[in-house]
Amino acid sequence: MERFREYMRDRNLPLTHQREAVASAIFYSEEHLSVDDIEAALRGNEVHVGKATVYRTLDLLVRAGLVDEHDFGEGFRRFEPLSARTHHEHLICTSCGKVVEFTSERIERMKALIADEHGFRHHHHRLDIYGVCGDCQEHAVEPSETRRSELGRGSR
Amino acid sequence: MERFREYMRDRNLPLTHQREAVASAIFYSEEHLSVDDIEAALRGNEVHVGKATVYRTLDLLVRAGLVDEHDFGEGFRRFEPLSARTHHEHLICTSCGKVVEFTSERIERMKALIADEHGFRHHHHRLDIYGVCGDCQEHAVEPSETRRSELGRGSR
DNA sequence: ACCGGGGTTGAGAACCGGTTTCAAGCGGGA
DNA sequence: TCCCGCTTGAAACCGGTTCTCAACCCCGGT
Repeated sequence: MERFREYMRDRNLPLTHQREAVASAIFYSEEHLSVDDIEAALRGNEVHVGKATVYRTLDLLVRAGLVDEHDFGEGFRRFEPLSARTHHEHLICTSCGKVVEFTSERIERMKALIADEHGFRHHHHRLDIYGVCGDCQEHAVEPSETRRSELGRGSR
Repeated sequence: MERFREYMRDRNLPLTHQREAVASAIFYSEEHLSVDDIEAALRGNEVHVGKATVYRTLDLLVRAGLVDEHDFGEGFRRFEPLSARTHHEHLICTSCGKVVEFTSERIERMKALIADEHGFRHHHHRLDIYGVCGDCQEHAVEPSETRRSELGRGSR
């Protein structure tokens, strides 16, 4: 949050109430928030924030490198604070939608190596593993196909 | 292509001209095609194929396991034939959009291991590495920022 | 404090992949 | 060849995201 204020100050960008509201909504959450989630969290707040501004501020935060943007194939994006935490990957349950985060030093090293091999200057990457979590494997009736059409298609 | 006919025959699904046209457009391409690309490739063909049918046939092909679906964050999907080729990962140039494919046995093993560790029954995964390719690093004027907004946004 | 102007905001409209609808048209077994 | 059920196409629809533009606010200069 302080890093956000600093970023804005550095480039002489106005620090409006709306921007602070959106930024704090994200920074004080550990979840992967959708735009709907953010709007809901802001509702009832004394500062009203329009949808357009939420999107614009998210853009700003992503460009600032303070927020990370994800697409879990639900048809809309999710955002999470990048704070001081290191980069991590996602394990997504195709049955219940649960998202588990993990990190792997070996993967970090490997992706750098691979980028190098192909002459790429590495920038960022995304590794998402889809499967069925332990809970769903128990009380499940072969959900993989069913859920796939909900997740994959669905779209806009 | 023959695998497609076989698949349709096996489950008594009508093999229409439209379906053959869409399938061959994909199977005879080495690219990652967007729906626009496919429609363009089909234009001028004697068999006219509507947009809805292109989507429906793609769905069919994906479910059949003959075509793979990708989202490179451009705001729309791309498709590629899965033929007999093994699963592979993507290296995407954020400057010119070029996509390089690669495979890594180590990554395959690692993702299975990681899914196991978290009690997930592994299904599929996606690893995309974003960076700047060799060509773009030469005649480049720090394109990362510019291109990001072109690639990343677009969406819906 | 006050001013002024350039960046920001909000409501709604526009946009755009993608999906659904439904009447008309085919495929292919009998 | 007949017929039924699945498929097709055009257009309407959907929902997330972006654009528009007049009103508004942040903030440096005074």
